[in-house]
Amino acid sequence: MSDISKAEFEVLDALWHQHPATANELVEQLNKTKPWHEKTVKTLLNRLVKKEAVSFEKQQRRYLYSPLLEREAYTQTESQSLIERLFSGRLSPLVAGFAKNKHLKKEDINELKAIIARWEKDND
Amino acid sequence: MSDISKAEFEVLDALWHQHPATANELVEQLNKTKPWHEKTVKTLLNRLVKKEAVSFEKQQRRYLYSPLLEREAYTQTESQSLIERLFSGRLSPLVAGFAKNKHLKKEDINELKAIIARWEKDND
DNA sequence: CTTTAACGATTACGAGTGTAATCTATAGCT
DNA sequence: AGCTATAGATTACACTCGTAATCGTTAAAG
Repeated sequence: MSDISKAEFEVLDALWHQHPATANELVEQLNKTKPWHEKTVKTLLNRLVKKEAVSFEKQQRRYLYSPLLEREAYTQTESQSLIERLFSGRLSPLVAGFAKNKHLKKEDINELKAIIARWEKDND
Repeated sequence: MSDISKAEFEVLDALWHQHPATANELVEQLNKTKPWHEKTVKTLLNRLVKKEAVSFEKQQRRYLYSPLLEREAYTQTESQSLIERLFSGRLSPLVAGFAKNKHLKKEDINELKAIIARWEKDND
């Protein structure tokens, strides 16, 4: 259950890209795109630890942080719950919305076809 | 910009299903699935009005509420922003996640095929 | 060894949220 | 006309979140 806030997610995302990592490495990484104060990032890390989404290991005085929650598990639950709330659990209305608003490119279509092909090979 | 909270969304959703509606009609509707106190629903309605997601019209002493925000616009922005955050804006990883976790049924596949077919007729 | 700089821990604080209770005005009953 | 039930408005209150500043401790520097 994702009680991971938006800001916390960004930190977690940085960790998914690079781990284990020290707080400062993460700050540096995050500061490439977000103007977050070091203290802010550390607060978020702490909250993630309390929420058991991140673990740490003492390295002398520094901590080395690692994600406990897997990215794929997280994205899966999040997408699932959005689709549940907005489309009663059906995937196609979401895709249809994208198609309608011109957010689908040929590349996306090809990828969807590939997913379908694979699904048909595996199942059925 | 969806500063519509989760609870507020439920009320809005009830309004999308039935509008215009009085507060009490909405309470009754919502109470079929959620144990929300009348006062709670009214608070949420008020907040939605302040956020300009819902309008109302005085009918003697009662108000008749209506959605200002369209469901499709809302779902579109929400899905878009989730896909932005989680998958850098690409749709297919989300679909792939569903396929992987067995959340895709033959029906979904057929609907996706239909969407693709339509897209190909329209574009390209 | 003592001072300092840099960790993580603790505390801060206003805005938003979930969940209502109380206040105020009035439509309707008597 | 006066009282009461009820609608919306206002207020409440604890918790989360974004965004840090301060505190206490210890490794490093002098």
